[in-house]
Amino acid sequence: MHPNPSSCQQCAQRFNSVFCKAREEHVELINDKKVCNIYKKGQLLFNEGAYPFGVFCINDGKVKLSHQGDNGKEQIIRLLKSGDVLGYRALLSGDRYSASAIALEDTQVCFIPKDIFVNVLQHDAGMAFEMMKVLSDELHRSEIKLTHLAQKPIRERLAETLLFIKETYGIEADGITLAVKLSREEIANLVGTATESTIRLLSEFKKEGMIELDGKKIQILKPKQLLATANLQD
Amino acid sequence: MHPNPSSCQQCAQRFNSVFCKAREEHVELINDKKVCNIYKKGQLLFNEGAYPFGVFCINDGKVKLSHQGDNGKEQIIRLLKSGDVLGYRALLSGDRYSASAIALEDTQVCFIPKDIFVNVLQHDAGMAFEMMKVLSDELHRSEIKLTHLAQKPIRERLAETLLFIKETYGIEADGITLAVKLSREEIANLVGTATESTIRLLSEFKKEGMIELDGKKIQILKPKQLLATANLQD
DNA sequence: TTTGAAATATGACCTTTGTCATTTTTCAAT
DNA sequence: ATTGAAAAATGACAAAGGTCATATTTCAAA
Repeated sequence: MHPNPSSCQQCAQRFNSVFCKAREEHVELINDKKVCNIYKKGQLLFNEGAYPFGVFCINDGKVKLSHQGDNGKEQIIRLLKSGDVLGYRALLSGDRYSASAIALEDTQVCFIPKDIFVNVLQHDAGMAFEMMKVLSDELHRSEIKLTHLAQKPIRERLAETLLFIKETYGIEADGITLAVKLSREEIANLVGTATESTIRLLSEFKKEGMIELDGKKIQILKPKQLLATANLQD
Repeated sequence: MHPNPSSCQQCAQRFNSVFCKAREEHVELINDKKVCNIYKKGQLLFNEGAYPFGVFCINDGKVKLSHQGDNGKEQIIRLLKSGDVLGYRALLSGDRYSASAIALEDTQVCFIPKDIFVNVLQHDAGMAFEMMKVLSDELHRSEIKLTHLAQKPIRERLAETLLFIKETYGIEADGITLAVKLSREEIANLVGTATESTIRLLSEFKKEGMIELDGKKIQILKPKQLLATANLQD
């Protein structure tokens, strides 16, 4: 992986990102000012409490965004993938970061300085609309998750989370293995439960034949049954 | 309360709303096309699953926004007050409403048709930015609430909710009574717990001298102690 | 290959919270 | 004022899920 990937104009993620509707001249402007970097697995992109100086655009890799709960317990609030932008929430609110971003694997990231990003947003209605759509979609996801957290048992939420991981990061070539390695603790912090409960339920799912476990590898054997277990209405 | 209040240009909420940065000509445009209405307490502004045809701007009153959980249990996800706009999430995502809006008291609401609202957003960068700020702030609030729901006991969440209600709707002339009437069930659906648990804990809070209860009237006697009970870090 | 720390797994137990049943209160309609 | 239904309050109990202790396994560094 090279720290300086292709230009934004040629970027494979361009039409898969919030910049999909941005005008050519603005993409060029961003390309001129962007700074690319590789973050190793476990490395911090930014830390809760810091001031945002721009946004991060994931070119290739995976990142988790998490809050530090009061007792120090991590709550993972988003999973980011190639084409996703992060850091915009704090920037647009005029806040400090309320969450930390950590690479889940070696990840290539481009940094776009605040003034450039804001400037383009101000002069490109298409991109501004796309930004609003991203924000609205995130808000939607967050509110649904909030409701499920308040109302659904852990078993259902874990099943839902496994399907969410599958939807977000996809499946490996074998057609069944989740294309990301997460610890049991991370899965628990995504579900919003204790690590032991997650381990226990994963074992149950395995006993019931819905999944297969092999270290951090998780295989989805019966997606239909998992979906039924998640008990989703919408 | 008259169904047709002052013009948008003269509206008391104008600089207290997402339109605060909108240009004069755009406010005029909105004023020309808006349709105002009074919703009685308990009346539906819009229903989960319906298509949005515009946004609602609260001129005077209080509205709750809630999801219907799978088991039919309500989860209140936002409380709206004068100057707040609602219905934008679905509209900007291009979705149907994912939540229902219900008046908590007799409420004066102006409806702004979709094409006007979108048109102004497209031609008014100031307002578009303000819209992004509103979305970002909501996203922030939602993600914090999500973390607390996953990690904090009900006692702390109830204390936090009472303070949130106070912050949102304020206090009556006596300086201590919450300026909104919510049923125990509604408070429970805001906290994300069973009605009985909420009733029990409110009684505890009363016994401990933090609040006073008189029907639906709730008085905050010791805000400091309530804040300590909420155990907030941020 | 060994080895030791970290991650995973499992059991026992206890706390929190939800559910159900019942009583009491409130409040609006008559 | 009366009354009846809805809301609030309270108790008893059950279930879900968290915590703690203790194996067992994994996996990377030596």
